[in-house]
Amino acid sequence: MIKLYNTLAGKKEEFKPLEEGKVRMYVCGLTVQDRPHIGHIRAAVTADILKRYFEYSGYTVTLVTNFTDIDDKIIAKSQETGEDFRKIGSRIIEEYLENSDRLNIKRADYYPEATKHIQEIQEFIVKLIEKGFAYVSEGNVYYDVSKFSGYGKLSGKNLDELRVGARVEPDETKRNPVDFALWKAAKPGEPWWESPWGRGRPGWHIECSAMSMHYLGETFDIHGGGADLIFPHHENEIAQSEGVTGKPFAKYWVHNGFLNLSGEKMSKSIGNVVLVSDILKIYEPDVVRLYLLSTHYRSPMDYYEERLKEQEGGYQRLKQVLFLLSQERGDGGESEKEVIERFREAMDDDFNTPKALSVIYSYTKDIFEIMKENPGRLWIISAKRTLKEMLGVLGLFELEEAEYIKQDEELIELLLNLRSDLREKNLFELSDKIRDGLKKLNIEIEDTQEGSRWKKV
RNA sequence: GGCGGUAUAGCCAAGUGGCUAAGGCGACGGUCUGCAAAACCGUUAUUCACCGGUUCGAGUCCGGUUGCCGCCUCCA
Repeated sequence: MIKLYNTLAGKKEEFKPLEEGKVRMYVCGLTVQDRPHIGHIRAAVTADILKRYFEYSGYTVTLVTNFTDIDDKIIAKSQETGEDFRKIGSRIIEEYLENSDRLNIKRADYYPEATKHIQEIQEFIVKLIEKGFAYVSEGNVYYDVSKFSGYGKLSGKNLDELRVGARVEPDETKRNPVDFALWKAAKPGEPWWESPWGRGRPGWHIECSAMSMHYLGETFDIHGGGADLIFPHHENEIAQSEGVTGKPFAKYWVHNGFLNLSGEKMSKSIGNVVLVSDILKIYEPDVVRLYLLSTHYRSPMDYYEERLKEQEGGYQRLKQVLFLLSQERGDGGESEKEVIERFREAMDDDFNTPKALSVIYSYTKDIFEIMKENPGRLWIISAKRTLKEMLGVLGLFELEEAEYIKQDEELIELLLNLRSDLREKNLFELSDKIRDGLKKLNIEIEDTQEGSRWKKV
């Protein structure tokens, strides 16, 4: 039984899918105005862990992660640099997906972009106007927040307080300062699309409502994203979607905590960002994953490079134990139920990855100990399977087996070179020892005029 | 000001009322070793921000205080 914290309920709840055996989830990706930083990837890894663990638990998961590729900031950036706004978007999307692949984040099933769903967005707005939730004002369309009685239920805010909040930008064309734009009229020089209300572009929140409904239906299981999206973004999405359908939008709302830098939220506007691309130049992807998973996804995290570096110790340890176990080739066997059980308990409890990692680490300790006593082949294969099963759910060390094979090959080359040197010095007793030793490992050496070759037999 | 979160060892971090407070990193001591690395063993929180309360029993529940963070404006 998986429990997850639902922001809407303010507590952990048992996960019950809307449709047996299936999980439909939508996670807000990024607004593609700037290169992805480590905070963005924390959200992506969080979504990835949910997807992987649900799949491991037998669910079929449909994951949608959007890219908002048109908004004020992107336009501003485009006007500033002269680069076409579409180009900015596609460049950043490319970098994001490349980072994401390197970190072994499973691809979402869909990565919809706002500008490719203008049709759906407009249809959505039309419905909101028809139902009286939205009004047109000088080429803009606004959502009339006062018409939606549930407004504030996600973020725990109430309208009166929001109205008092002076920080909401007053706009003469709005009826009420808290109303938000569904469609924005284009100013001269801005990108636009034709619409029933004149040339313009979608507002910020509408694309997520339109696209999530398009790909996942009117009601789906999980909606997620960073904690800063709770208000106003997700609150507004609820108002839009439930306004149109009259049905609950998402059943569970999952928000990941922030990654702060020097005690402050990592943010483009403050300028204190650490790019994923820069981190990956220095650290192994698995080290970065271990780092992100070492804190529960809802807890805030402070970024310090030393803490990332710290993870290298654990990384080496895990690598070492896998290497030790890889002496027995082959997979299969049974995994150790009791260990897996503890792992699942941790993950069932709102995806508690730090706890899950502690199960892995203490199991690693057991393996080292038992390996000293020459356990049988079956035990080793079972241990390997158990360990890889758990690591796989966390998306760790999935590429290692192939690497070890490569490492073995390099090792054999090293021995052959050593043997050649010995033969040149006529130290045949030692060189034969190498040949006999390798033969026992089913590796045969053939000496040819061009040098030594080897093959597995 | 309102809302939400958080406070556990040198650092990171579990702990969702009950045996001696997980796990990792680091540090120190030891075993092993030609040297080194790895591995292994041991040590490293009488105490969980503070003050009260509930309870046979609280890090865990309740009330209060303080610190830190986030949201309330674009933001993963």
